[in-house]
Amino acid sequence: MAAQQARSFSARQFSCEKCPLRPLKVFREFEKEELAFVSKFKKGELAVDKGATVLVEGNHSAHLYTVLSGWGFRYKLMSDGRRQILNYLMPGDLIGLQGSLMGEMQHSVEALSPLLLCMFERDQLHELYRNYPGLAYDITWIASREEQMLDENLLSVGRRTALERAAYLIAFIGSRAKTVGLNGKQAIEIPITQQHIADTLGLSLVHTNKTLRKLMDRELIIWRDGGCEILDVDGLMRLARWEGLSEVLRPLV
Amino acid sequence: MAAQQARSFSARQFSCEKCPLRPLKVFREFEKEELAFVSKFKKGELAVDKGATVLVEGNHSAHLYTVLSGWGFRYKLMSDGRRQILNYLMPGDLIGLQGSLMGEMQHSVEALSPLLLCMFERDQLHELYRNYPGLAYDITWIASREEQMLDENLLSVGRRTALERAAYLIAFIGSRAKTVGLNGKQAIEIPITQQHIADTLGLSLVHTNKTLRKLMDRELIIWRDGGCEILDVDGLMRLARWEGLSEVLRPLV
DNA sequence: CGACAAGTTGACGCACGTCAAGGCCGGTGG
DNA sequence: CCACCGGCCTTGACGTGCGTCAACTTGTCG
Repeated sequence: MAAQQARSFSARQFSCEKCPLRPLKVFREFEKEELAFVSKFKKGELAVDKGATVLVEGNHSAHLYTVLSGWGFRYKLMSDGRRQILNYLMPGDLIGLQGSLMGEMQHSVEALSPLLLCMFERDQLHELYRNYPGLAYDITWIASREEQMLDENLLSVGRRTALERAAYLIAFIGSRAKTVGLNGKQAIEIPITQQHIADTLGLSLVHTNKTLRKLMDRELIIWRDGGCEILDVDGLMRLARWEGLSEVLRPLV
Repeated sequence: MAAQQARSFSARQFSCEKCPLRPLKVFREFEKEELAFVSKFKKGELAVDKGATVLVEGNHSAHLYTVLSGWGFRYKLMSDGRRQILNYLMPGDLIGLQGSLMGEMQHSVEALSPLLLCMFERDQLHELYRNYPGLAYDITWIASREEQMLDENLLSVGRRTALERAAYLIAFIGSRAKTVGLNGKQAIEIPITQQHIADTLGLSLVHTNKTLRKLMDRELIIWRDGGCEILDVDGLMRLARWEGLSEVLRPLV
């Protein structure tokens, strides 16, 4: 429970025009004006330590963030401590939209690795909607994509067996990571503990461990020093009966 | 598996200005201009029979709908027939936003009762974003609310026991129904079968039945002729450790 | 050196799933 | 009119997937 709040704020080091993410081919091109506005919209960067909490359920956040680099996750807690991880966050993902729109966060966000965030001010969201309909559309698009991922996660937790669930989750994270170029040197390594997986799948830690072992025995993944490496994405997808991500151009705000 | 496609299209019978939903106090007031645009945006009404399929996973839908009256649900199927119900739809809810934004529907929608829908054309969504930022904001808001509901459902399926899950689900549906004035004569009756509940909770039909019996024995609900009536919402919420819906003004498109 | 976080493994129990049978009811056709 | 059927709910018996408990390992950091 070392829920540190370690953060550090800094002025921008990455200008939006030279955003390291934007060249990725998953992201759609922006108009010059849009880019200029986003650049103005951006108020700075926030560096968050691994394991630190970015946003807390119940709080009102004045900010909206985009992940510039690193991994994180969204989760909810029950009063007796049960935790459900809702989704993972990686570069290009938006954080805190719910809070910005509806006032109060209904989930928390924690960093899985050192996390670098672009910070935006909630108040300017209205200006964005007023003057940049294309960006507004993009934000809705992003919200809709999150919903789509949640749908699939819900299907998984509700209807897949433990083995299928684990296979799905790892294939899912791996696929997402790949689209944003997170493959270290060929293979993708996911900075996650088995406890995280358990809390995502709705399983106990022990049973998660035994399930992952089966995946390892089948040579679909290997687990090593606090992370997971995928050996055979297609095998995982077949096992989980999962079709994969739809490959479409995404907006990046 | 009588997945009929029974629908009937008709010109509008309800003008947006006299929308029976809008007077409800959960919905925020609209500007005159917004209302005028929505009215122009609306292309007619669609009546769907109970049990009929409104939208099918994998299809490209040219339309966007708002529920005017009746109940429905969103769900996903796996290739071997396992079904996961994702959420329920009631008056004021938007249908088909994912399809309109991202091209392809990733879930299906079915009517639980006779359903009356307002129909909008996807192509005009861009115009809406260009000229009515307030409405655009509202649509994002609605998408965000859906995400919030999914978060809670995921927590439920992942981390609550069968009894808690059932209690949560019924309290959740009942609360939502109440905010849109769906209480028949005092009590709320939910037009749903136990199979639906099972497919929502990620449980088997048999175990769902036994779980509901426990709720009945505790006098929290009663089950009758193809529906569920809530006796004690607070009791259900306490049992599920659920805080309830946040009570905020919603937009209605 | 101890302390702690993360992973591993076996033993055992329970909350679920599965199978099977039957009841109730409305609809349909003889 | 009854006979039959299919949808929905109900209940018991039994099996199993997963949870819980507990002990041990390994690596890391002080």
